[in-house]
Amino acid sequence: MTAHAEQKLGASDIAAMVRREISKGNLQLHDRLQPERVLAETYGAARGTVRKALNLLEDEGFVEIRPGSGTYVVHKPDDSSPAAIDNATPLELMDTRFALEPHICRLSVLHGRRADFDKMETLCTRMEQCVEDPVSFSEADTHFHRALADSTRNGLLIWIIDQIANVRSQDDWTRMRHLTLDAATINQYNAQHRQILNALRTREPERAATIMKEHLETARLSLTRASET
Amino acid sequence: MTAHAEQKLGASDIAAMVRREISKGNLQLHDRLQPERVLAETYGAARGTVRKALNLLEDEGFVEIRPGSGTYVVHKPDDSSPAAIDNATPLELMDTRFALEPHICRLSVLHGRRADFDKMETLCTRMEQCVEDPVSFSEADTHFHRALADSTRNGLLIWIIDQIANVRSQDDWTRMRHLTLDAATINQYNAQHRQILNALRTREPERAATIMKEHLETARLSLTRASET
DNA sequence: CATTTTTAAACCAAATATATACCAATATAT
DNA sequence: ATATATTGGTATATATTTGGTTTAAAAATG
Repeated sequence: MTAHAEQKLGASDIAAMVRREISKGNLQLHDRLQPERVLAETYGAARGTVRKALNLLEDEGFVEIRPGSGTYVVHKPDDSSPAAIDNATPLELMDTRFALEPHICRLSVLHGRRADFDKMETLCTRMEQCVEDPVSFSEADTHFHRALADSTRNGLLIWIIDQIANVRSQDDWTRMRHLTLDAATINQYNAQHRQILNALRTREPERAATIMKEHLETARLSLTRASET
Repeated sequence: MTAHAEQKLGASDIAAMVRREISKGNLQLHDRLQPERVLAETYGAARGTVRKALNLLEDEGFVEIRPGSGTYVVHKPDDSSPAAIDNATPLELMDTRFALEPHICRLSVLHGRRADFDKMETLCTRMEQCVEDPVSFSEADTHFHRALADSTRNGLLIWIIDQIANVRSQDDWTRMRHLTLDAATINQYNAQHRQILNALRTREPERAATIMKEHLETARLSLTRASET
C-alpha cells in the first residue's frame, strides 16, 4: 500500500480522486467501484465520508449508485469525438433521427433477413421486461435501433447510427430522458417497436416508416415536455 | 498496483473482465467462451453469477448466447471506424443520401433563410455554366448539397453530410461517375436543382422532398447504368 | 465559542451470490 | 439413426453483500 497516511481526506478530496480515476480510464464504463466500506478503509476515511463523495459524483453524472448492488461508472472517458457530436442538441438529434430512421425501415424491408428480425424481437421482449427500469430500457432501446440499422446491411448507415448513439449516451440529456420515461411512456414505445417489427416482417416498407415517424414524434414530445419542466 | 489478491467478484466485475478481454482482442469475433461452469470455477464464483455477467454482455452486444451450444463473441472490436466511410459502396451511399436529403429539404423549409437560398442560387448558376466540365460540375454539386444542409442549421446533419462528401471525393468511382456525366445528364440535374430551390423558397417542404427523391433516383440510375458498362 | 464535518457503531431493506437439482437444446461418438 | 455427453435455461431456498439510515461522540473549522 502506498502511503495514503499523509493527510486526512475530506469528502471532496475523495470525490476528486475517484473522478480522476474515471477520466484517466482506470475505471471504465460499467465498472463497479469497490463497496463503500472498502473504499472507506483504503482512503482511511469513515464510511459516511466516502458516501458523501460518491453522492457528489452521482450528482455530477460520473457514477450511478444502485442500492443493494453497488456504485457503477456511467461516464465515458474523454474520447475525442467531433464537436458536432459532442455539442449536438437533443432537437438536432431528433431531426437527424427523423431523417434517417424511417428510411432505414424501408431499407430493412428490402435487405433484412429473418435472423435480423428475430434479434429485434428478442430486444423487444427484453424492453418489455424493463417497464420499471428506465436505464436498462434505454440501453436495450439503443440496441434495438442499432439492430434495425444492421438489418439494412448498409455499413455507412450503421456507422452513422453508431455515431448518433454516442450523442445519446454521453449527454446529461440521457439522465433527463430517464426522468421522462415513466411506465406509460415505455409501454407506448414498446407497442410501437412491436408494430414496426411486424411491418418489417410483413414487408410493408411504408407502413414501417410511418410507424417509425410516429415513434419519433412520441419521443420528441416527451423531450419537449421534459425541457419545459 | 497489486494485491487485490482475494477480492470477491460480482457479476459486473466478471462482465468487466470479459468485456476487456474482448476489446483487447484476446477473445476475437466468433470465438466461443468457456462453458459457464468452467468460467464459474476460474473466477471463483457461482454459476449463477457468471450467468448474470454473460447476460449483461449480451445486452451490451458483446456476446451471443446459444443454448446448448455455448457463448460466442459477436462484437466487432473497436470500430470508431473510418473503415465504414472508406469502404462504403456507391449504392450504400445512395441509400444513405435517400434517407437524409429529402428530409433535409423539409428542415430547410423550416429553418432556411433568404441568404441560404441565395447561396444555393449562386451555386446553381455556377453548375449551369459547367455543362461541358463534369469535374467542375461535380465539385459545385457537392457544394450545393452542403449549402442545402447548412440551411437546416443542424450541426449534426451538416457534419454527417460532410462525412458523406468525403466518401464521394475519395473513391475511384468518382472518376467513373464523371464518365456518366454527359451534357444531357448535367442539364437534368440542373433543372432538378432549380426546382428544389424554388420549392424551398416557396416553403413547400413535401414538394422539395419529392423532387429531391427524383433527383437522387436520377443519380442512382446513372450510377447503375455506369456499373453495367 | 459555535458550526460544520468527520467518525464510529448499529441496524434495515434490497439486491446479489451461493449451492443444488433438474430441464431443454445442441454437439458428438457410436 | 441413436445414444450419450456437454451446454445453456430455470427454479429455489439460504446466506452474504451492499447501499440507506440513524445516532451520538470526536475532530476540524472559522
